[in-house]
Amino acid sequence: MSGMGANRVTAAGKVLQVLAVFDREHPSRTLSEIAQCTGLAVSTAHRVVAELASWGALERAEDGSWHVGLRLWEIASGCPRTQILRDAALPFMQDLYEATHENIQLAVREGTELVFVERIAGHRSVELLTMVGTRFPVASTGMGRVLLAHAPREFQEEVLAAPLRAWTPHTVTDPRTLRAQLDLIRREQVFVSDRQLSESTVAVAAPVRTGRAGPVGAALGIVVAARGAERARGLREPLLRAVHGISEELGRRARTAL
Amino acid sequence: MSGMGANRVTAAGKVLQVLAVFDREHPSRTLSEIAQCTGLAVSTAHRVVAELASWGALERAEDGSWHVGLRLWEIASGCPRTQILRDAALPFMQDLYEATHENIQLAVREGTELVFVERIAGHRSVELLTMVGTRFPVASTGMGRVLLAHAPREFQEEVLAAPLRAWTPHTVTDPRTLRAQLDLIRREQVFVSDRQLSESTVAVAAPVRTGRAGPVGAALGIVVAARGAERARGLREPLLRAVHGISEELGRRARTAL
DNA sequence: CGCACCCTTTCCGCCTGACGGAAACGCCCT
DNA sequence: AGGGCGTTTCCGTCAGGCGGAAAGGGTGCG
Repeated sequence: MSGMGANRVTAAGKVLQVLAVFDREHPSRTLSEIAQCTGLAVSTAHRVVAELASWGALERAEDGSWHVGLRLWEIASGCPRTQILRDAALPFMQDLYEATHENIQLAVREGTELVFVERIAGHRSVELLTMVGTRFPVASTGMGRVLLAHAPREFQEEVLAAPLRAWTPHTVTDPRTLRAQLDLIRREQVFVSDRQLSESTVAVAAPVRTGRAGPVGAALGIVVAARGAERARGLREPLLRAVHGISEELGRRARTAL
Repeated sequence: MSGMGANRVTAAGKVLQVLAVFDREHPSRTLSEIAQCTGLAVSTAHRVVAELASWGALERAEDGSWHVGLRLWEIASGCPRTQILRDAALPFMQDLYEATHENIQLAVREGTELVFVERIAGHRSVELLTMVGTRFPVASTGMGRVLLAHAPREFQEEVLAAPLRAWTPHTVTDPRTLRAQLDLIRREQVFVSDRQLSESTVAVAAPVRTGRAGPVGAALGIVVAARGAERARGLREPLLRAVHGISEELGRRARTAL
């Protein structure tokens, strides 16, 4: 029986299937887990894993389990989508952090999801469940809604049409309310999102324009403890200055790169 | 003739060959470049690239060239070697940055090379040629020498045996001098490296102990402008406090993870 | 305007090297 | 010792990858 016919998994596909089993919940896996998750035969999984390891794309822990290797991290860390953005944004994020000592987050949109690209946090910042490299539905977070508000219509409709998940009792799940929020975001630029993802946090978010054409390709956000929510108001101005700075910097780089 | 026989490139190998052509000097490549660099036939390269792209591991720019995709970045960003370290170190790096406003760098050793894992830099910090995700010979940088000093003998001998590259007129290339430096590092912990990689920078570096056994698995460094070199002295204490904090944090996490 | 060059994409027949079942190995726990 | 589980090795079969070649597309030059 083997692949059951219509599986359509090519050799390259197998490699990626194997790599894809490593995520934030499972940074480390055993061979049989990998075989199980991918549906590959153990012997096949074994060979693929061994090959990847010989390349440094996977590494083996003392206990025999596997995890993503430094070599793959190196290659992927050059990903322009994140690298260019990070580079331009970091100094501004630093300034913001220094002024606020809160979590400063940078994210991009990928389809109808949000991917966190960079985060600055210090000892005094609140603990967050969002980690760099993780995805969330755009509609679920303040930063995501900012991205959504500036995304092509088609995406907005797609997201508004789908049922929205309620993470907390305060999460906006009504499409009409959300649509109104998107309008508000387009008018005011900065958006304050109150306990949408977690009961204990409030986020302030603003759009970053990437490239000279000026499309909104990223969002910058500050996350504060919900009990200090009044802080959020005062963060609008500095946040706005930061996103302008980043957008300008990105524009300058794009121009000189031509 | 095709692969010339002794090529020994398996399917998984081809995928990695293709991915490996993307580095910091070439974040973006055309199909024919990829074929050229890997030695694959264009048609083969085309198929592999297309498959990778269908998975989101590669993405295509408007001009038709290819680059590493967000999906691959996501997977690789979970790499434990960097992720765990980053997580524990960032708050301390933030504090250091705030106290100094200089470049704060975090690196690990991979064989006889140094890989930069994280960096904090603000508007006021000096420009550096070292980027996150890039490699340097361990002997070339202050952070690298700290890692080398605490590495197994075999690596030290291997590095000392090889000819050392001089990046600036001040770069130490004499094995005897270097050996003396390694001794000094083991005694003093903090090491000041004077214009070894670039004429215009001085670095202060210290070892980070990863895991409970206490092996030195990373190094933390501060890079300042060479003209402000006297600053370096004053940075030893705060740097030392930071690496102690990070080491302790890593130890705590390793313990609770068991 | 058309030709020439280069890069990309598609097609296809040959044959290699990937596939997975099975058996051997090693480890831990009982 | 024995059983159970996860890993590693082996090997015969055959699907799917391979690359040469030709078509397609875009750009710049004569």
